[in-house]
Amino acid sequence: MTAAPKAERPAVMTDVARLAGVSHQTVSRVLNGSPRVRPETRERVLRAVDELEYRPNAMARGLVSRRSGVLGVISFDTILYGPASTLLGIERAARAAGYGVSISALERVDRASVLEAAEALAGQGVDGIIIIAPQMAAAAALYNLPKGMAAVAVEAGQDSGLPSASVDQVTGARLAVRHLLELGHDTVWHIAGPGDWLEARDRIEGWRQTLLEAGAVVPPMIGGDWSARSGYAAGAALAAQPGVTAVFVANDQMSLGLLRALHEQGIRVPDDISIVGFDDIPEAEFMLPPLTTVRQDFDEVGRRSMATLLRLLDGAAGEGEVAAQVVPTLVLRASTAPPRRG
Amino acid sequence: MTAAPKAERPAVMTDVARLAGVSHQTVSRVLNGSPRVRPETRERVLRAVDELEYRPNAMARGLVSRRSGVLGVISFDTILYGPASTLLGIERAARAAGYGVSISALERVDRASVLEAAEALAGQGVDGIIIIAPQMAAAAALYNLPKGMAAVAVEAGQDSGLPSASVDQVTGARLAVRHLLELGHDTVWHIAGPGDWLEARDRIEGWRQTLLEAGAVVPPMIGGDWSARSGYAAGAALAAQPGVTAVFVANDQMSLGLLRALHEQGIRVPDDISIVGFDDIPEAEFMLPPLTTVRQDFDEVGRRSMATLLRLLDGAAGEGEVAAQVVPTLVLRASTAPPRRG
DNA sequence: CAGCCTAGTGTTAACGCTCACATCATCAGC
DNA sequence: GCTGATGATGTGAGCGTTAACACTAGGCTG
Repeated sequence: MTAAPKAERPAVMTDVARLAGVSHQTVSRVLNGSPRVRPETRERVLRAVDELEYRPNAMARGLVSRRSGVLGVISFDTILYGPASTLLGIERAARAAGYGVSISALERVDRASVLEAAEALAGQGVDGIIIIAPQMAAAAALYNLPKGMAAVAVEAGQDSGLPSASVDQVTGARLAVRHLLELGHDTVWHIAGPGDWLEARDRIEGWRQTLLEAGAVVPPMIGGDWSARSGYAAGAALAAQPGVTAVFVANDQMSLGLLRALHEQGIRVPDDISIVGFDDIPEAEFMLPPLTTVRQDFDEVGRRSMATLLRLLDGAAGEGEVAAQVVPTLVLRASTAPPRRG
Repeated sequence: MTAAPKAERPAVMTDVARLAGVSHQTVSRVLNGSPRVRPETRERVLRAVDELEYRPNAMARGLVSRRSGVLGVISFDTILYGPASTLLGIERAARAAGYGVSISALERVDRASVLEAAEALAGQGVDGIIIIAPQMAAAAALYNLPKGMAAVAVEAGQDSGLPSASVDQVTGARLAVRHLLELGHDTVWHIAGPGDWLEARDRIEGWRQTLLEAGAVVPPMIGGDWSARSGYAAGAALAAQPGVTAVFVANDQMSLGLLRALHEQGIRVPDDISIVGFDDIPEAEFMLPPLTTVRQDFDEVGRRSMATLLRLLDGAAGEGEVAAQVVPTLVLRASTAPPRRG
C-alpha cells in the first residue's frame, strides 16, 4: 500500500517498530542517530516513519530525558526596534542550536512581573531562560529567579548576579560625543532615556565622561522616554536655550521628534545644530536630514547571550560570567557638521 | 523545620504527598482545583507544595493529558511594526487564556520554510499554531500543514483553507483614497507594497476601486518594498511626473522616505502634494509634516486569531471559519490638504 | 577451539503525572 | 439497624519515550 493509512490516532514509536519489524528501541536508536544500527535496518525504520507520518512525542521524550529543547525569553517592549532585534537574534541563534523559543512579553517591568514570567516559563518546562532586562527593576528581579534554572541576562548591567551579554553603551556614547567635539563644538547637550533604564544611564555616563575629559562644560541633561513625542518636547526646551550647537540624543525615535521640533522653530540641522542619535533604526537613513547615529549590533548580542546560555546548559557553569561587551559603531550621515562660528 | 530542605533533586508529586500525609492523587486534585478535597487537606497540601518549592513537571503532565499548554506562532519580519504588534497581541491573548507562546521567525518566506517551521513547532509539542502569513507564498503553504494540527492564519486571505483573522485592507485603502478625493484632488497616486504580500494587493485593490467608482483616472502604480528606502526611490519617480497632487502610500515607512525625497526636490507637503500613509506607526505623528495615515488595530487581530484558535482547540471545529475582519480607521494629521488650483 | 570482544538488536524499567476505578467512612431514609 | 447514596481519599494502570542492561551471532585472539 502506498497511501498512508488514515490515522485515527497518531502513530507512536511502537507502531513504527511493528511496521519495520524491529523493536521500539531500535526505532529510538535510528531517530537519535545511534551508530549501532545496520544501514539496512535504519532504512527500513525510516521508511516506516515516513509511511506512518510518525512524529516523536515531545512530552514523552522530555519526560525521560529531562530536557524540553525549548528556551524561554522574557522581554519587554518588543515593538521597539532594539528589543525586537535582540529577540530576533536570540531566536535565530536558538534555532541554529536546535532549540525552540518560548516568549513572555512583560506588560510592566517590575520585580513581580519578571518573576511571574520566569515562573510561567519554568512551568512550561523550558531548559533555560534569557532575560532582556534593560531596566533596573528587571535586573533587580534576577536575584530571585527559580533556583536551579539556567538563566542569562541581556543588557542587565554587571551586577545582576547572572551571566550576561550586552552592548557597551558607554563606548557608544563616547563615540557620539567625541565625534561632535572633534567637529569643533564647544560642548554637547544630551537628551537622555528614562532614568530606570540601564542603557540610558550608561549613555549618560559616557556622555558626561567624554565631556569632562575634554574639559568641556557639562550642560544640564534633558530627560526623555525613548518616544518621538518626548524628543519633540525636548526640542522645545532646547530651542529656548541659546548657544546650543550639538545634541547627542539617546535614541533615534527621540531624534526624529527633535528634528521635527527644530524644524518648526526654523532651526536647521546640521547648519545650526548637529544631532547624533543612537540605535540606527532602518528609518534613520531617511530622516530629514539623514541621521548620524550609533549602531548597535543586536543580532550579535542575541547570538552571544545564546552562546552563553548553551554553555551553561552544557554544565560549564560560569557564575556571574560576563561575555565581552559588543562594541557599537558610529554611522556618519548628514545630521552633523562643524558649528557655525558667529 | 521551617527552611526548605536543600533540594538536590527537585521535588515531585510523591514528595509533596508524603510531606502532607496524603496520596499523590490528592495532591494532583488540589493542584487541578478539584472540589472533592476537604479544605483542611487542601491547606496541608498547599503548605507542603510551598515548603518543597514543588513545581509540576510540564512534560509528565503533558504526556498524559496530551496538551502542552503552549501555542506556536510562525511569523516573519518581526522587526516591522505590524508583525511585531500582531505578535504582541497574540502573546497577550494567549497568556490571558493560560497558554504559553513559542515562536518561530522565518528568515525567508516560502512554502518550504513555513512547513519546516510548522514541523518544528509541532515537534515541540505545541497544541496549536497561529501563522502570520501576509505573503502569498506563506498562505500557499497552509494547505500542507501537518494534519490534525489546529491552526489559524492571520492576514492570509480568504482562501487559505484555514480559519483566519485579518484587517480589512481594502476598506483601509478606500478610507485613505476617499479622504484625498473629498479634499478635491482629481486623482490619487499609489506607492504599493511588494506584490507578493496580500496586504499590498488588497490596498491596491481598494485604491483602484475607489478611484474607479469616483470616475477618476487610475494612474500607474508605483512599486515599493515597505522600506523607507523604496519610498525615497518612489519619490524621485513621482517628482518627475507633472500634476501629481495626492499620493496614497501603502505604509508609513515608505511615506517617510517619500517625505524626504519630496523635501529634497523642494516639493512641499501638504501644500504641493498630499500624502496618506498606512499603519500609524508611533513615529507617524512626528514626521515632517505629521502623517495622516490609516490605523490598524493589530492588538485586536491578535486577540481574534487567538480566540479562534482557542475555539478550535475546544473542539468547536470551524473549517474555513473566517472571523469578521477588523476595520481600520483614518487618522487625520497634517500631510493632507486640498490641492492648490493653478 | 575455548574465550572474548563487538556489532546489532531486544527487554525491562523508569520518568512524573492523570484517569478510571476501588475503597471507606458518613449520613439520610425507611 | 440495614441499604444506598455521597464525599473524601487511595490504588493501579498507563501515557510514549530513553536508559540500562541482556542477549545473540559472528570474528578474532591465543
